[in-house]
Amino acid sequence: MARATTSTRPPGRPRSGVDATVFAATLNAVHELGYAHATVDRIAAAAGVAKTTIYRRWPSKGALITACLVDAFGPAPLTGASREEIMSTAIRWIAAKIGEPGIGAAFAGVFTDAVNDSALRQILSTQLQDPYRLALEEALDEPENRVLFFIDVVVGTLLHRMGMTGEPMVDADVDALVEMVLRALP
Amino acid sequence: MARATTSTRPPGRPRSGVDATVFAATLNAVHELGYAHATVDRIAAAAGVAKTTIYRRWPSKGALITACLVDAFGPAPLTGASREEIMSTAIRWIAAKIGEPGIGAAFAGVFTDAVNDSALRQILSTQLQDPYRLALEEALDEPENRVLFFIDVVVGTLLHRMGMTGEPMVDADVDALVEMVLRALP
DNA sequence: GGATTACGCTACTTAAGGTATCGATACTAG
DNA sequence: CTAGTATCGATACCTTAAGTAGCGTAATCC
Repeated sequence: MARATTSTRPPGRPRSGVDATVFAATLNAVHELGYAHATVDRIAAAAGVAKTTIYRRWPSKGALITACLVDAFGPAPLTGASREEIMSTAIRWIAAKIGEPGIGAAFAGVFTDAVNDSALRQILSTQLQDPYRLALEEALDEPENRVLFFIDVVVGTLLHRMGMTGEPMVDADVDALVEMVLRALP
Repeated sequence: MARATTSTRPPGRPRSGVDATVFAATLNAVHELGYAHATVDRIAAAAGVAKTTIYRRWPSKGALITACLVDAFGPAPLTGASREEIMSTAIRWIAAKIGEPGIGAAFAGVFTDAVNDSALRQILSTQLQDPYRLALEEALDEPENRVLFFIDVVVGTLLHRMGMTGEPMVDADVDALVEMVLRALP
């Protein structure tokens, strides 16, 4: 998510493309070292910025990773002629995203970090989960608890395979996941 | 899993019921404080033992939590007249287990810890995952990749709901999960 | 009673998240 | 071109927590 470029920019030193550089370094570090070993010191060094610069922009490591994910995911493609097609497209889209280097591990790590960090849970909800959940509720015309169930099944399965076990999710498994969920969609 | 009580016990100070006490204190701490804040110092204090005693018995915090889970889960009830009944019983059993206080958070936490800790991943595989996977392959007469898919779906969904989001899994959701998986079982 | 083994205690090392301070730098406004 | 402003880099520091070392002590078997 690019920082808003206000036409009337306040004075002071520039922030130019630092966000993008830090995001790239973050995903790279998480991919190579895992969530725990991807320390803020390493990320800062890899991005060529000072650690203090990172903590000036994001309040915690978890918030940095979350912003990184929001930037990487972008808007969901909830398109399709039927509910089945919308669901199928959405599942394949998120499967591809979680399969990208670092995304799965970052996702799983930030979730675990958030379990007992209410501030981080707040950021995760408002910036990552709620937008997709609400968009899905509208696109599928399903109640909240049904959409939450489907999200838990899809995201949980993908994260357990790719973010935790570390194993890849082959195409056949994605196909099986899509078919299983579609059959549960009345 | 209780320590084997060999008839010919070596001399030295007793180990009596320390394992069980530590396990209870561990699950309690994880339940109340979460995986990260459930420090070994707190667990040791709650169990009434010294921290060094814990590290004499388990090589790391992750290994302690894993042993704790192995002890808590025990053998899986893979009984039933049909493959559907076996699968249904197994899903409801693991859903109930992961819903117990501390189990879900411990499970999710140790998985995330294991992502870049090969020693811990080894312990997890041999002591927790492989036994259940192999038993399921035999009970259901399904190939390894199919069983792995079902495990990822069921455990992933439950962990994402209860171990990460922290939300409870109501009976209706468990029913939906069972029905969905059974329909995918040929 | 003696050997053995685990225990409790204290102190320590190391890694990592996060903070404080301050001089330097790069931008905008006039 | 100067002045004001806000960020940056660097260094030093604090705190928590995992894990280790050493040593005296207590409980068990023979």
